[in-house]
Amino acid sequence: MNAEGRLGWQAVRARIHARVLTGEYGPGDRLPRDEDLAAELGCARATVQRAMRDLADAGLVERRRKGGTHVRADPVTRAVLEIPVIRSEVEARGAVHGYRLTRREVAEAPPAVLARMEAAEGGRMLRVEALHLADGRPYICEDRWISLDTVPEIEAVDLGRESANEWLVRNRPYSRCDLGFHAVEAGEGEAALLETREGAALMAIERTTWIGEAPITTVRALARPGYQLRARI
Amino acid sequence: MNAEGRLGWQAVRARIHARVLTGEYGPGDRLPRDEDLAAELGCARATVQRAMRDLADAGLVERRRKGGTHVRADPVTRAVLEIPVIRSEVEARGAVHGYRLTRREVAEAPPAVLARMEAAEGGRMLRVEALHLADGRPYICEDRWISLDTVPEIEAVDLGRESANEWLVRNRPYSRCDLGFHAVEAGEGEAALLETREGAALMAIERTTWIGEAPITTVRALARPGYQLRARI
DNA sequence: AAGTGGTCTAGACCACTGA
DNA sequence: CAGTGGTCTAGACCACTTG
Repeated sequence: MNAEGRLGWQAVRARIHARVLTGEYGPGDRLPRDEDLAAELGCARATVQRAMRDLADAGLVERRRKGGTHVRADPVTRAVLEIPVIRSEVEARGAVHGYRLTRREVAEAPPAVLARMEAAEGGRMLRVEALHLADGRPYICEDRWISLDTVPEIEAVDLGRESANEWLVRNRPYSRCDLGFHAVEAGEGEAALLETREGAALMAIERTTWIGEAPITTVRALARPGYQLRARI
Repeated sequence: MNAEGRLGWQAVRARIHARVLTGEYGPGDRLPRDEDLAAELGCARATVQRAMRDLADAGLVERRRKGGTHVRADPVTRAVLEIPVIRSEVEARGAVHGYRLTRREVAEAPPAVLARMEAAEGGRMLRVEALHLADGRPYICEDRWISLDTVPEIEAVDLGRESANEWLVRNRPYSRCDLGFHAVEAGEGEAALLETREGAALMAIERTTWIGEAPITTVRALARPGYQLRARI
């Protein structure tokens, strides 16, 4: 609350949350209407609304018009994952970021890449492989395909100086992004690039972006052993 | 917008977003005050505020009192990961969920576990190992430590019937949760449990929860090969 | 058809923080 | 200390969805 006894939306959220925690409302139970809660707690309905939206975002309750607000029977953990540009990630660790372009060619995309882009037919694509370094040691290597139909300008960019990652983020915002994370074993080439041994377990991060329906880029990044994604709630 | 030309907050968000995309406001630039935007767009300030909060949540802009709203110089991708209870995850794939308790003992927590819990000294802990199955095949195995100081009741629960995962979610809500994801190679025991070969790359998910300052549980789950985490924006 | 959440408004005051 | 975002209110209307 603020000054005296007036409840802010966070306080309201805490009250409602507490009622769920103590079992006053159990999984599946219906909570009172916003208006009733507002009257009971002595605040405006909009304040209850704000609190409820937060709880719904967090996955604790479900809200439906006319249906009312119910405690989720099946709780989920919702975590916000922040995926920065690699340069920032490296620098945030206090390391010096390095970057090496290891391949650049205009090529035909294989079916797997087209599938990731949800594209039926592949136009011209730019394929880029690059290695990111932290304090001179391999950090992440990426294998990227960029649609030259969607982003023709990139053919003229010097990707040896600025990574495709950063150029795209700065110049080609996306409207949709698909992310996938899984574990893979390092192949021969990847092991060499990352200076690890073949068969080492690596975190693979796949990201595909679109602007409208048009695919921009799809990238498969492999992080050095020991790499962790973290989130906190 | 709704009926005629009145803008809802999503429309306002789209307008502002578009201005950033077209470069009208570049990285680091300051946007007009909410009030000015409201006047310009013909809506209430609260509507602009709603739109702006969304853009800030998405990582596109940064807002500070008195400082104003600025386009983030260093864009991040923010993805919401949903981590359901394993049973739900399996059932959502249309498979039958199975569960086997493979170990249960009261033990002393090793330093690594205490560190994850941010606990200086370890009280009594319950250690539980379990295997989750999807259609009878190994899906995820977990190695869990539960603080009996924080959750004494669990010593009386039959964890052969209900997984600790579910019991805790249902009975012991947390106030804080740390998540970590990384890739590891399967050890001998893990390979046997998951019916894969030693050295296979597995996704490891670590989760630790607290209620207030008191640690509840920490778990390290290993998913079978091929497991993917997905998110979409 | 009616109930409930979602959104909008106009105005007010508060809280933070940069100049 | 003044400017800007954050929140609260009271009331209105809308949109969805369930009985």
